[in-house]
Amino acid sequence: MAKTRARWQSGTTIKDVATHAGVSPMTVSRVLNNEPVVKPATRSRVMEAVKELNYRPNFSARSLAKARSFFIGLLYDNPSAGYVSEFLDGAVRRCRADRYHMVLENCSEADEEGGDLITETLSQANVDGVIILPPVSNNPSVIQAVENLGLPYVRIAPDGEENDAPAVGINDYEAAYQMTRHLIDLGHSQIGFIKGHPNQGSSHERYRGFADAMAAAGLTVDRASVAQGYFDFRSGIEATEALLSGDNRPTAIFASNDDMAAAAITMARKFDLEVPEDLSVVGFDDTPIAGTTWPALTTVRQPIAEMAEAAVGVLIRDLKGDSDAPVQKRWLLDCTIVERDSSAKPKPS
Amino acid sequence: MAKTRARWQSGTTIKDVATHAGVSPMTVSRVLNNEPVVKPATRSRVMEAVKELNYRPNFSARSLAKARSFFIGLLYDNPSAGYVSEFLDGAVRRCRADRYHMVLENCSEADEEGGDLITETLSQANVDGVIILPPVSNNPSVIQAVENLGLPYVRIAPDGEENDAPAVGINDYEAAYQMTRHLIDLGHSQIGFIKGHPNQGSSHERYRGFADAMAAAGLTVDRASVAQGYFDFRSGIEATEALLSGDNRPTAIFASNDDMAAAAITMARKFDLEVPEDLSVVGFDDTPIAGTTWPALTTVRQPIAEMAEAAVGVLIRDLKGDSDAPVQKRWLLDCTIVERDSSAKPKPS
DNA sequence: CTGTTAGCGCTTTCAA
DNA sequence: TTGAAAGCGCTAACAG
Repeated sequence: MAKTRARWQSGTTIKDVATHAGVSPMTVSRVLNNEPVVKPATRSRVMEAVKELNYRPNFSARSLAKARSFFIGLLYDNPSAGYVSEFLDGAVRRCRADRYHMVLENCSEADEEGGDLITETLSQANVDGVIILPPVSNNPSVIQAVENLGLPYVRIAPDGEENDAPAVGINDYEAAYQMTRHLIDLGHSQIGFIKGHPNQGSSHERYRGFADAMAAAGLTVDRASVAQGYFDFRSGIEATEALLSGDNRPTAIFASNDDMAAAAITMARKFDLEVPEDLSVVGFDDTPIAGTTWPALTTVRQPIAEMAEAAVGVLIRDLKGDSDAPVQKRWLLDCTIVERDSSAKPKPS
Repeated sequence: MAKTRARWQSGTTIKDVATHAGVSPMTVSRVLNNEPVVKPATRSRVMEAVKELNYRPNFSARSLAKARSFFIGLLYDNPSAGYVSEFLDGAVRRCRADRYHMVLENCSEADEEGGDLITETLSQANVDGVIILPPVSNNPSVIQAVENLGLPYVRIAPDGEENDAPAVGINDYEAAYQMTRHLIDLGHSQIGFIKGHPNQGSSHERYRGFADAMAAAGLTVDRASVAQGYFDFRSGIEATEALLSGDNRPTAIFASNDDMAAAAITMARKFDLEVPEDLSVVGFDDTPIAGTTWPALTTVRQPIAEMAEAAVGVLIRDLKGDSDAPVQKRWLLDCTIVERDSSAKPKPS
C-alpha cells in the first residue's frame, strides 16, 4: 500500500478541477485568485467544480510559486499575559481579512543566543514579515537579526527612536495627562504619583504627563508626592506606604500601572483609609486585575487590539508593496479612561 | 528591472550550495536534513558552503515536496489571558525542538459561522495538525470541521469523553482533593466551598474532589457550606456572603478559582474577619491575581505549559507516524498546591 | 555513500 | 479571454 499522502491534503489538485470544469489549470488558478479577466460563465463553471470536488488549494505550492508565505511572525517574550492574548486577538482578526496567518515565536532565549536562534527560527518559519512586541521591540540583537534576514517588520511600543522602521505605540504622555486631569477635575489637589520601572520609556512618559498636567493646573509636585515603583505589586506597597506616611497626605494616588494601584488600595486599608472616600486610587493598563480590586479600579485602557490591527495593517500594506508613497513611520494611538469605583471627589475636610 | 524576489528569500538555493561544495543538490538536501548516511568529510564541506553562501532553505519548497508544512494550528477562543500565553510558551518551546511552528487561529466567531470559517481558515493555514484549547475543545462544530479536514488534533481539557481523539488535561478531582486535605490537615473542619460554573466539567470534578476528601475525613458537607459561583469575581462576592452569613460560619473557604477566592478575601473584611487568622481562603488556577491579593493566595497551580508540551508532543509523534502502537488517548497531568499566605491553622476558639 | 530523474501543486510568462 | 510551457526550490525513489 502506498504511503498515504499527508492527511491535510484533500488530494484533489487544481488539475482535477480544471478537467472537471473543462478548462485549463491556469484558468482555475485565475478564478481562485479573483483575477478579473475571467469570463463570468467560465468563472462560475470553475466555482462549481471546486465545490463539487471539495477542492482546497495547497498553500505550500502557492507560496513556492509566489515567493510569499502569507505568514507573519510575532516575536514576543513574556509581557503581561493579558497583553499577548489581547494583541493576538486584534492581529489574528486583521490577518484574516487579507488571508494572512500569525506564527508565534518566543524570544525569551534571544539574549543568550545573541540573535542566532532568532535568525534560524525565523527563516524556518518562512514568514513574510514580523511584528515585534515589547520588550523584544527594544532588543537590539533581535532587531538586528530580523534586519539581516531582510524581513520587513513593525515594532510595538519601542522605547527610543533609534531607527526608522515603522512602530506602533500608545500615547503614554497624553493618557497620563488626561488621567491626572480626571483627578484634578474631581477636586483633588494633593495627588501622589507612583512611578514605573525606570528602565522603560513609558514610565518616563507617564510621569511627564502627570507632571505637566499638575503644572498646567497650577499644582505643585514635591518630592514627597512622588514615589518610585517598579511596576510590581510589592513595590506598589512600599511606594504607597511612603506616600501615605508623609505629612501632607495625598487625597489621590495615581499609580503607573494596575498592579501598583491594586497595592495602593490594599495599603490604604492598613492606614484605615476608605477608597475612594478618603483616598482615590487610579491605575494604568486596565489589566484583568482592575476588575478584581475592591472597589473596582479606575484606570487607563490601552487599545492593544487596535495596535495589533494597525501593526498588521502596516505590515501587509508594506508586503503588498502598493504604497509607493513614503510610509508614515510612527503611530501613537490614544487610550481611554475607564472610570470605575476607585476614584471620587475628595471628602470636604 | 525584474520584480525583486520576496525579501525573505536569501536568493541562494540548494543548487548553488551544491555547486559551491562540488556535490549534488541531493547530497546537500541530505546534510540539511541530518540524514546519517552522508560521509563526514562531505558533510562538513557542504556545511561550509552553506555558511559561506549564507544559505537559507526555502520552507515552502520543502513543505511542498514533503507534503508537510511543519505548522501546527492552535485553535483558541478567549480563555483567561494568562492561560493562552502560558500555553503558548510551552507549545512554542516544544515545537522548536522538532522544527515545528505554531499558527494561531481565533475561533470566537465559530459559533455563528458553524465551522465553515474554521474550515476555510484552517485549510489556508496549511497546518499539519491542530491543538484545541478550551472552551473550543468542547465546541462540536469546530471539532467536526477539523475532522472533516482530516487533520489530526489534540484537545486540551475537554469536558466529556464523547470522542476518542487524544486529549490532555489536568486532574481536577485529585487537585481539589489534595487542596481540601491541605485545609483539613491544618485543622479545619468547617470548610465552605464555592462551586464553579455548572456548564464546565471541571466545576463538577473540583466539587467531587472536595466532597470526597471531606467524606474521607469524616467531615460533613451540608447545604449551608456550599455556595454556587460562576467563576467570576462578582459571583464570588455573593457566594462568600452566603457562606459567611450562616450560623455555622466556616473557618476556611475553598473557592473553585482564584477570582472567586480574591472575592472571598475581599468579602472577609466586610465581616471583620482577618485572613488567614479568622478565615483561611484558598483558590484554584494560580492566575496572576493570586499574587496580587492580600494576603497572597494559597492556590492550585495548573501545569499549563507542561500540558502544552505534552499536547504538541503527542501531535508531533502522531504526525511522524512512528508510533504504531495504539496511542494513549487521554493524559491527566497533576497539579501542585502553592502555599502562600491566605491559609493557616484555624484560631483555637 | 552519492547522483539522477521526476515530480510536489501552483503560478509566471508568453503566445494564441 | 484562455492555454501551453517552464519553472519556483526542494525531496522521494531508485540506481549505481
